[in-house]
Amino acid sequence: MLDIQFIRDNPDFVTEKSAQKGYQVDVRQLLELDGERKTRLTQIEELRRRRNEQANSLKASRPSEEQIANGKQLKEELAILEADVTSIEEKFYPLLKAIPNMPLDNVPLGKTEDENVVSKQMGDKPAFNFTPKHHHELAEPKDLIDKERAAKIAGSRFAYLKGDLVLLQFAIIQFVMQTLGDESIIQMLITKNNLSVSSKPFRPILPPAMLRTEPYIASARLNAEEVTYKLDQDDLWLNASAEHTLCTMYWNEVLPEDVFPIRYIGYSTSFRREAGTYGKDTEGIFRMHQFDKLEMEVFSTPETGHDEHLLMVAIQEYLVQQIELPYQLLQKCTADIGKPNAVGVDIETWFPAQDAYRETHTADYMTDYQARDLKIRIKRNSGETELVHTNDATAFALGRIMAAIMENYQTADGSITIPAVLRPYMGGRTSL
RNA sequence: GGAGAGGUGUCCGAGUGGUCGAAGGAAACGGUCUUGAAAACCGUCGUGCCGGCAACGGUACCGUGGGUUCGAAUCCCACCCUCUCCGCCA
Repeated sequence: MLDIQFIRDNPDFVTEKSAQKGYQVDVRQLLELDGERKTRLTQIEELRRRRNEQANSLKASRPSEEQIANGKQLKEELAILEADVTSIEEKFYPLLKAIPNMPLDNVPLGKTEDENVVSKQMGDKPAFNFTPKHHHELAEPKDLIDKERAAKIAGSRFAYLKGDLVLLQFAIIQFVMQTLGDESIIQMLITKNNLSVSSKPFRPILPPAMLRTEPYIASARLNAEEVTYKLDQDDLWLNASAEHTLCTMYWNEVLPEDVFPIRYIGYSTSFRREAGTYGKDTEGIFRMHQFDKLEMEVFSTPETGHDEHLLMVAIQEYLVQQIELPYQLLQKCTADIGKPNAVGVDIETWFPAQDAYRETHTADYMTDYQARDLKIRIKRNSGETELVHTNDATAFALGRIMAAIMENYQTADGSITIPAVLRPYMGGRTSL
């Protein structure tokens, strides 16, 4: 959530920036409730002071009848005021939490995702002297994907991935772990992009795939039950991305300054109900209820947070370039970046059969918005504590990137060339 | 699933209902000593909120939420979590 003090100091700014993101927030009412709450709390603290004063003066001696009566009186007055505060807070906190993070100044203004700005296009689209097939058409004759049997067992938007496609997935995982674990590559990207951040490599991590309601809400990443799977029996949700169990990892912790930046490359299966997407992307493995994803998560000091974001975008581009897929970089507009985001950047990869760039990557920079509710703080060497900044970014969503590889690397005979960087992880083979 | 133990500050750990924001230790930070470092010694050392330019003052926080009491880390109730043993199972 946003800092209430910041909202008090900049009510118009908060209203305006929220509106830019499509959030109509009632800052006036929030501040009114804030004022009432503060007034009551001041009164409560005064009564408590008097209560404590009497209790401390008594020490081990017996209280007099008068003191007991006085204490009871204070208790009654307190009860009334405390009930007031409770009912105020029932309205206050939902309003506060409804306020999104403020977009940074360089985020393009926009009312819908159509106003996202393409800032860069890279790579040559493959030229085919035949009509390129969709990835599911390529996978079918090779028996790489079986959705019919999966539907029988689990329903629509599930698949059995088979054979070479499985080997390809593991090759990509190996390639990413190798790349992000290589300090010289991180350093090269830092130098190339003129960033002021550590060259510390990313540490591989396998997080839990489920999490409890309380940390999930605190992460500001829990979407409604329509889109996230809930296991009622156990107060657990299935994560919709590894980032959900990674960003919550240091929940309620204070960490020494020296450990930053904390960089993870996580691998997890992700689950999404995909409500409201009926009929969209029904073919192949582009949009599934279950897919595997490699996700970067970084906790940093505030002063390096934005450069960490830029580093992650650079890494994303580097990975896609290494696989040699054409892509474009999208600066997401105010309406399209997530609620906790200060900035959001997407990579859209070229899908020749769809004749379109489609989203394969996202990079999110949350400043301290996520950390405030998660209570993840830095203990500075000077002794001060402050909130960390969080970043997350896709390394590869495996289903989608394999779909992109299949379509871009297809040949006239229906075989699929394996991208050069992945061949060492596939026994040197050159095609599927 | 059955039985038991426990959740206290950055960490470990003590805590008879009143003098407890909380002993003691470690870590960290500052200093003395030293050619330098270590050791030793001295000092500082939780977080949020409210007020204040500040010094500081007030208040809350001992898993969470209720309750008892003039007064709760300490007593009662419910819940959550962790650990150990047994059972089951990768």
